[in-house]
Amino acid sequence: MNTRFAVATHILAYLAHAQGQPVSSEVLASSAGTHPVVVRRLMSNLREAGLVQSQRGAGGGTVLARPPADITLLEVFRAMRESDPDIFQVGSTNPNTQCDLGGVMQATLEDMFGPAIEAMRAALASITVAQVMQELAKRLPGACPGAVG
Amino acid sequence: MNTRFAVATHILAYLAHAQGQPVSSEVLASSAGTHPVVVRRLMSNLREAGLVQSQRGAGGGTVLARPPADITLLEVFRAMRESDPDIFQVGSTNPNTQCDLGGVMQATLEDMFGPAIEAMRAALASITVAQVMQELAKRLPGACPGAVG
DNA sequence: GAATTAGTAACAGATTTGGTTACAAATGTA
DNA sequence: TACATTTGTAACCAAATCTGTTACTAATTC
Repeated sequence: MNTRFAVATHILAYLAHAQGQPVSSEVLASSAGTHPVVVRRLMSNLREAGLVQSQRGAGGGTVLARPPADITLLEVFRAMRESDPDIFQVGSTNPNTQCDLGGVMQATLEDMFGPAIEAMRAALASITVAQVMQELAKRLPGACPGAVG
Repeated sequence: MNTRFAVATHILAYLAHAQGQPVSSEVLASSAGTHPVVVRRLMSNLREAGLVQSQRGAGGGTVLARPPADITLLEVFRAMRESDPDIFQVGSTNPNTQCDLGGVMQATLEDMFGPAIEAMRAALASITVAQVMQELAKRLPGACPGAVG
């Protein structure tokens, strides 16, 4: 999952840098050091989340669906976790014993984690893809010719 | 991992309620709805983290090593993740391409996540096992006879 | 010495993940 | 139209991980 998130952010930063020019999954995979199909799988999530748009056929590829300054890392994070209900969904314990401690424990932990989760959400929501791209540009002093890289 | 954390917190809350009386892995496993060996495995981590102490032999079991008000959920969380370096250690991408975007991306993301991680750590550190136990007690109006339960 | 309990290794089954191949569908171009 | 390109997706494999379980040793009490 950490890898998925890193690759997704990598991809979005690349697309932001491409400024509306479609980029193929092959190019993105090469930049991210993975397989094109892996990129397309991730892209499927990002597309459902409304972060990117793709076009098939020759000259096709993927572009950002919204301005990079409007896409937060929280959205990216969520896009990677569609299936899972939430980050800190505490796994259920004690499913079937006499007393319902398992359920109560789960509800209690979820409630007590509320502030922790909210804190992290807020922090993630304060970072945009545009900021990531800028920070990357700062750190890549022309090291990668012609790419974000 | 979510399950491990939930079970660990479950165990610690139980031990806090036991007030220094040793509790066997069998009792804890029964309460948490898992297997005694699973409990002992988790306990191994908690012991290394200095959160509990165990004693073998008849009448043995595990007790809290410190007052429950001094044990934070952040410590529990860390005890469950000894192996992993950190929660949001972003997986490395692009290990070996011409340009070092992978490494730069990883460093960048880690830096940008800093505030998010810190926010969550702070929130977790503000919750103690004693608070969890109290909250549990509130929600279990004698439902579980003689136990936390 | 017997009973009890933790500590730990080892294994099976389920789940997840990443990489890969394969192929259909869509799209641009000659 | 024919062909090349590119996405979308299914299917599969290998590796890793996690949970439950069995089995055994070590320690401790009675």
